[in-house]
Amino acid sequence: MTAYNKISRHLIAVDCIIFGYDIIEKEIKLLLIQRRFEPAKGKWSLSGGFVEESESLENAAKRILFDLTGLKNVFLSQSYTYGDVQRDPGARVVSTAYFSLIKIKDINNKVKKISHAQWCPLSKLPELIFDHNKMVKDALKELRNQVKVKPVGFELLPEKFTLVQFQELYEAIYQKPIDRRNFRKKILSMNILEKLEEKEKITSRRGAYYYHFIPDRYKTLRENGYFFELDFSK
Amino acid sequence: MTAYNKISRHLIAVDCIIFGYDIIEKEIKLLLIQRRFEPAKGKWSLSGGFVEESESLENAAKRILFDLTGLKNVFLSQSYTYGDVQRDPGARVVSTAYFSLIKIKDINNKVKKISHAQWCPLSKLPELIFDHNKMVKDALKELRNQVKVKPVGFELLPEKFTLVQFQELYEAIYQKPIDRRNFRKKILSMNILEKLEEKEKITSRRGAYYYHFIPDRYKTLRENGYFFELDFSK
DNA sequence: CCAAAAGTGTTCGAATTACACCCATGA
DNA sequence: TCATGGGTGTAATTCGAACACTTTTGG
Repeated sequence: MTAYNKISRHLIAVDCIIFGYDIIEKEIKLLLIQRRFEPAKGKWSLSGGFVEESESLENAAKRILFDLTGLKNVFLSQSYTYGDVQRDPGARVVSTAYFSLIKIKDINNKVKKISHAQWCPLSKLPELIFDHNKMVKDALKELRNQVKVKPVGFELLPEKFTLVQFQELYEAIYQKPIDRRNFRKKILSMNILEKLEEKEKITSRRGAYYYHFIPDRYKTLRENGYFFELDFSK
Repeated sequence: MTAYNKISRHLIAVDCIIFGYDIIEKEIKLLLIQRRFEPAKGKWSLSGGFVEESESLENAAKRILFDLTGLKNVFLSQSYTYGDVQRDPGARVVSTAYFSLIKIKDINNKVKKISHAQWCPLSKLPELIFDHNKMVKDALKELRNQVKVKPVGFELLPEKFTLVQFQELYEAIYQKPIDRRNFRKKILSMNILEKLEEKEKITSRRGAYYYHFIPDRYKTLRENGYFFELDFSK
């Protein structure tokens, strides 16, 4: 037997900040749910759940994500663990937040069928329960950081997309306009994109070429990061 | 009553990665302890402990740090939460790691009296229990990231220090040589340092001027960050 | 006077930014 | 033919990297 007796045990939750990108409305959206139990029943919140005895934190996050969206193998990244005693008025719950990136289209039909779930634009976030607004804020900061270092766009865009759409995604993430020529120059110089024959002809008469990610190159960059360190190296 | 019944409860630990800088040996060191209980009794580990019913994660970390070092108000930053089921062979324990920066001198005498605690150079880390080596690795990465954005040196250096010493700290953190002129140019341009009249005359005949942090300026930069974003801003 | 460490500027190349006009097409 | 959005290049600037000699002083 171990020395781990008589020690406080705690409820551990995992909350998922689920980001999606709406390519039409050019907005980052968050998948929210309406709580079906007390405390705070009826209020909007992140999708979360308790960690079970024999599952890792990460698996708990995957389970919660799967239960809501039916998706597996989605991008998932731990952001922060919230441990204030009073953060959940119902009980002392420590919660680890994970953020994930998914393509809205992948689950649009499913979400529409779930009456208590809804995509909500970042700009119109309602008040969420507990410290969930803070979680979103922190995760967004984290997302912005990761975007700088990893070619994260892949997770949020459809299979093929135009450079204009790609740029709009970045503008949505940073909430800032970006110079078109500079953006293209930079992105194309990374050699992660391949131009396709096909054009997107919905938004303009002229049409814009579709691109897609080059999987190999994309994976390499994902793993190694693609901006180089800014430090005093020699 | 809430709906929080019948849900698994878990042991939650906090582990502290305590970094110190040895200005003489020019090395980052880690404060390690030798475990006094099973499992893994006698092996080296980070300083950790269980989170109690009515303390926040952060307060748990502060408590653990205080018990070991007697210090309060030290730099403390959450790094990551480790939640694999098997990470601690004794029991299922979820552990949140915090890293802290302290001046070795502040607690040198105290540490010497604690037989089971020891400063260990990063370069000579022994095998630690459980996933503690990974925790150190992650925390070091985090430290390197933070150093880029925050003037963290203050926490690790004595009240007054020379520019050479300041540079040596950065070299120790990055494990890379840095060009002296470029380093000075950059650091001085931040206006966080004030040159003192006094010189350090131990390591050279000529002597090197002491500097110290300008508290106001330092605080501002700590809070706002001092490298500006590298992004597609306009 | 000399060994040893402190201190100091300039040049070069790369990367980022700013900026404006032509192109293709369907209606 | 024209309105709409797509596509393209260049010049100016900034920033980081490389680099070597002079100064000080105790022994």
